[in-house]
Amino acid sequence: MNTGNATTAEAACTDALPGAALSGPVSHAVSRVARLHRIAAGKLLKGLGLYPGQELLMMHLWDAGPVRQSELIRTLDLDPSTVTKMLQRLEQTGHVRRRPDPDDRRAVLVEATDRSCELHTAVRDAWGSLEEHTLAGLESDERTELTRLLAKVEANLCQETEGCPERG
Amino acid sequence: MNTGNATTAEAACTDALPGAALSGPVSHAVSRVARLHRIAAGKLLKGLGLYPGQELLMMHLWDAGPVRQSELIRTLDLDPSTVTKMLQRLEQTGHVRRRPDPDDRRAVLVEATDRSCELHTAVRDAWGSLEEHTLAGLESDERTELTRLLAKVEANLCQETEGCPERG
DNA sequence: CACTTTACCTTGGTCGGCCAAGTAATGAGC
DNA sequence: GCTCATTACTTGGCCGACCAAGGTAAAGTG
Repeated sequence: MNTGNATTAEAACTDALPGAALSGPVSHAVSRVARLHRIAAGKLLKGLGLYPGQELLMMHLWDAGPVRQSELIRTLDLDPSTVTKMLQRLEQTGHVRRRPDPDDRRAVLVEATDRSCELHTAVRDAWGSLEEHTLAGLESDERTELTRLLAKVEANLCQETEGCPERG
Repeated sequence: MNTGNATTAEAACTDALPGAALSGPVSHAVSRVARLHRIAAGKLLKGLGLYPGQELLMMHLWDAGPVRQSELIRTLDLDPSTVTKMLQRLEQTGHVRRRPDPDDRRAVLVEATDRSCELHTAVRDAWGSLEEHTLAGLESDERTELTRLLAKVEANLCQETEGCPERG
């Protein structure tokens, strides 16, 4: 549509703003912010030898110690196959060790390697710096409000999506 | 959890909340919300034969008519290779047509096929419904505030990331 | 006009992420 | 004990998204 001719008033209007931003401004913003945020995380993690997404897994491992893969899946709320593949890569890069659970021969126990633990504080710092970068210029009450609103949105999207952890 | 020993006070603390949520609550929320949002979009788009991400490209095509691939790249603010591959798939599924730009033999002109235009309103509706689902239970002023805060965050992340379109 | 730089796009590889389908072990009901 | 459903994880396939590197054509420069 609008195949070149700008006879309609709409044309001039939709010129500046993509149509998606009109149908769903927040949806549009969410995807853009998420992408930029991921890129920013990637840059910070690059020097640490991690890819965005992996740091969340590792952080849980550092905090919780050896856990079953199923718990990782529940906590990170990811598809089982996603976690499997992430762990295969993390194992190959030496960040993670896996061994069979003696109590349940189906299950796999996962733990962070000693070597990876050296990254612990660096990753935490990276996330802190990312958070600061993300929220730069926002007042304290704005940050609180944003957190609150995002939580509400998350709850909305959890609805019916089913499969997200119920948290008190 | 906590490898058995719960000698530190922290241990009890980090039990309920993942460490990532503590180092960066908003960062954590952003990635979670984005993922859930994408899944929700995927479900709505599935019946339309589109994958999440493709709808943004198509919406721009429907609004703007035939455009150069480079303009799509700029507008969507994606990596060129990403757009190339998306277009190859969209072409194969018959949503898009590509032809060389007569004015510039390097460039490629992209346009939505007639068949795809039938999806136009359906996609728009899907996005509207997604937006409503996302923002359910939020008052009008809360929505405004969320939009404003997300825009601020986006601007922050654009900073230094460089490569995002400068919009007035 | 030749030469260099820049712009446009493609290819190949890697990751996170999903779904669908499959294997294997546990647990519940009979 | 035997069947059957559930749980735990893996494999393969696909998509969005990135980067790095390459090829071709246009524009800038001498």
